Amino acid sequence: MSAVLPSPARRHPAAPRARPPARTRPARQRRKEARPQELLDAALALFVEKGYAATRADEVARRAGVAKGTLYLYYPSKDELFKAVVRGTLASLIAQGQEVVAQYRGSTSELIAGLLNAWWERVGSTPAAGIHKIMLAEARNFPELAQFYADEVITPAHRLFSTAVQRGIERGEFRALPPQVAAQALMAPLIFMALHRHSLGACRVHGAAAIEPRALLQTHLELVLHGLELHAAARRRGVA
Amino acid sequence: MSAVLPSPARRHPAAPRARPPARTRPARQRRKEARPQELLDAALALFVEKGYAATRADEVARRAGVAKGTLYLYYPSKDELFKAVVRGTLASLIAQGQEVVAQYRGSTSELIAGLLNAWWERVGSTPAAGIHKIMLAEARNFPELAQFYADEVITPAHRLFSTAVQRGIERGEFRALPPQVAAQALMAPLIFMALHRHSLGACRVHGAAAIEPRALLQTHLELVLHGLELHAAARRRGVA
Amino acid sequence: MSAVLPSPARRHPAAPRARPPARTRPARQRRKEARPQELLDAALALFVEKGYAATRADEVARRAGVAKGTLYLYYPSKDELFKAVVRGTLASLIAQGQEVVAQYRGSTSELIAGLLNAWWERVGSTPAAGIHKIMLAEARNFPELAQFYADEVITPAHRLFSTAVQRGIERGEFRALPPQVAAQALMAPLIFMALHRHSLGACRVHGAAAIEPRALLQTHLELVLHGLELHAAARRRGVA
Amino acid sequence: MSAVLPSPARRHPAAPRARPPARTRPARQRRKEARPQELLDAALALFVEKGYAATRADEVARRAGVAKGTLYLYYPSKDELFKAVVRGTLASLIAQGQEVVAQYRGSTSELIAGLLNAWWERVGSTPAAGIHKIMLAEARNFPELAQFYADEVITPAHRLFSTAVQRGIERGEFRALPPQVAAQALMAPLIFMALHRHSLGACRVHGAAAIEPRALLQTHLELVLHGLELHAAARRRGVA
DNA sequence: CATGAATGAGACTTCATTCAT
DNA sequence: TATGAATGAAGTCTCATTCAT
Repeated sequence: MSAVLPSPARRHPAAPRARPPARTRPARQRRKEARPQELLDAALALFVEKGYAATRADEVARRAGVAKGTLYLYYPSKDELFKAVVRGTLASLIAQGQEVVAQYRGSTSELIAGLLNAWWERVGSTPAAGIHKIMLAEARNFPELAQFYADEVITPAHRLFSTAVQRGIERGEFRALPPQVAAQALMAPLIFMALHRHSLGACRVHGAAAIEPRALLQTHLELVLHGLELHAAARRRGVA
Repeated sequence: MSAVLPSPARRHPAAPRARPPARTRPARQRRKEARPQELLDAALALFVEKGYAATRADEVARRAGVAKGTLYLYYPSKDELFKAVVRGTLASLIAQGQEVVAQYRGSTSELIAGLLNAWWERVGSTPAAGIHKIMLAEARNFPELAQFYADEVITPAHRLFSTAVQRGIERGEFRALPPQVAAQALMAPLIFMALHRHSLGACRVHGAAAIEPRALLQTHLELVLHGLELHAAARRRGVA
Repeated sequence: MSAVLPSPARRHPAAPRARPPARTRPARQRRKEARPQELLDAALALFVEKGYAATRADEVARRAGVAKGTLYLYYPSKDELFKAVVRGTLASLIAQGQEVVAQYRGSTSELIAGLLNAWWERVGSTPAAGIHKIMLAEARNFPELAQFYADEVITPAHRLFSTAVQRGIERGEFRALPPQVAAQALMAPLIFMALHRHSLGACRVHGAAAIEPRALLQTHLELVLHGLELHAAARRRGVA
Repeated sequence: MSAVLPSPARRHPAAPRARPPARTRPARQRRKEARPQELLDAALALFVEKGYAATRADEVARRAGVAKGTLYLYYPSKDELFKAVVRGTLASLIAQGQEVVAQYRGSTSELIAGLLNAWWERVGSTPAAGIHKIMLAEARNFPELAQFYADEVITPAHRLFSTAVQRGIERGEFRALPPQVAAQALMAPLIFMALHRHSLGACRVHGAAAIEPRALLQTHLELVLHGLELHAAARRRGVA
């Protein structure tokens, strides 16, 4: 049961209702195991496209090829559906990233370049990135959703990148910048770019400056790694 | 800090509402000419807080101290109201920035540092930044608004920063990175930070990593200017 | 704001909605002062006829000659509407009864006969009596409504009749029966009768034994006053 | 106390569910013949607690330990289920009462005291009484159910008590009050009390005047038998 | 016999916009 | 100008009943 929105008023012990007409129905497909993922896919696509509030439950259902009521068989409310989407995309990826950092053996610049590239492959360039747009947009209207997102995504992701920067400093590869802040600086342009792909970039607004993701990613890496590294390291990499 | 743009005159030197009632004219008439701006202020605050779709017309009216119908006397619909808000905040600031770039005489690193600082003072740290959050969030649901925003804000702002980077390259201060892309890299963390102030940062979500704006701004400047500048320039600035 | 049902999920900051077509509407009647009572009348009639849960908000509105939304201009939720109905009927009548008991000067048998007759005139034989049916029926499904009803109706009404019996005992007119229990015995058949008028009695069920209210009331009074009074009093009244 | 009707055999001497699993037959088959009664028990409990409309089919099924579809194998619809519950409880008890009256040999006051006590034992204090609450509440929404209830319960029960009063008058024990009306007066407080046990009494509403059943029953008997009897009879009973 | 996934009408409530005053 | 009562489409969630397995 969700804590995000107050449970919707247990609306009513049922007004007397005429029995629904027993007409012929389309054959029901039995796909119990596939349904939850089909619904999550539909929900992800629509949440990303329209946002949380503007996504209608029965549109999610229809896109997954079921009736409105069926959605509620699997997810008891819209906000639980949203949480399931978040868990199935961002939250699980972050956990993987943490493993990578813990076990990495090479240089920290490579680790960070690898993480950012992987992030772009697996998040930034996929619909998953749209989730962040949603939270940015609607956090204030849905405070409990915001808390959920902070706990399951923001905080762990931030920890992930701080840890990587910290490693660079400890190993004498990076200048001693505050790792928390540097982590933000590392992620910001990527997230920013991902955000745009799912909003203004997705509208074919006439004449808006298009962002070319790979180009920005490379430029960004060049800038910030150059900025982070000690000169010796920079020289070794041959960047400058 | 912000020497680049002149500090703007406060639009409302004193809150008109606080004035003692004057006998000669009823308060309603005295405020008649202030109405449009009062409505825009109320609308800006609410749009930023709740987003476009979730802001209710009569809440805007109430906050401005008028009845719902009155709002419609000044702005014929919710989206015209929104456009008026955008014109009165972002669009006019961008025009000022363009003047500054055109007339600047110092080093490009200083120009850029000045622009970014000014942007933070006048946009990033004010409600105006929230407008960008709105567009990010709702562009796809309101294509006409998105087009308007692209034309009046995104495109000119992008041109502004590209021009500045271009200037640095042409004057031999910066390495020859693609100016369009570098412009994005310059702005991204600031915008990113501003976005957060109006969404997750505004909810007091327990435990979410707080972003300290000035720190990020400094770290960012240090990183990217260090990255942009030719070595000679870097050495001259004494950054690393 | 009501405490009976959890506020209905602040359902949603509004999905983007096409502006409603500006077609010609029927002339709006301006009857602000009359509206609340018109709505209460419609609500009372429907609640009594169908019960609380089965009464649909837009049926109340339609019966009062307004659109669904208008109802919510006056009463913020279905349960507040119900409470307003209760306050406007039962609760105010009970207060009147308390005055009568406090100021009565004649014999207690007469007082009680008067109260029961008045109750029948003002409650039992009017739609107000149907409210009790509703609570009986739906108390367990709407616990906070039940609490409201207990506080505003049941408890004061019970106190009213207990006080009257107590008076009879103190003045030596009645035998010393427990006044709380006797009060129940006094009211029960009347309420019972009133209940039936609004349920089985209202359906024209073929062949069900009809209850003739006045006859039952007289028989009841004869029985219970005869039973309550001391013999001397009974002889004086000449009942036996 | 209840010498009039024989105490009924408990329908379920032991809860079948508690039995240890038998190897020879799967539990499902062993319970097959018990299913209808288990469903009726579950339905009675839920109908009484929530009312007819508010009771959900799959809650009945779940409480009986079967799946939703199974319920429909035994009872083709919700209203047939309800009728089966009524037949299994009230209707059969009334038939027994009619036998008792026909064969009784003692005084009518004793017969009536016995009937009322028995009614309280077997109906008023059991869930069966809740059925009456349901009909009171929902008769108008379900006319077909109301007609069924009138035919199978109301009319026969009313005839039962009228016959008893009539007997008292014919035997010179009672004053010549109209028997139909007196019958109502006899039953009303008991039914009233039973109703409350299943509605407001079942909610633990703070401060509502509690009804103590035995006390009301005794007071009621004292009052109405005193009121019904001729003086000679009253004196003989030594009541007052 | 038994299951339980699926259906979809219908409940309550919100809010952009209109228009009589 | 200014008001605010009125409208009604649209959103989320429930549940009696069916039917493929």
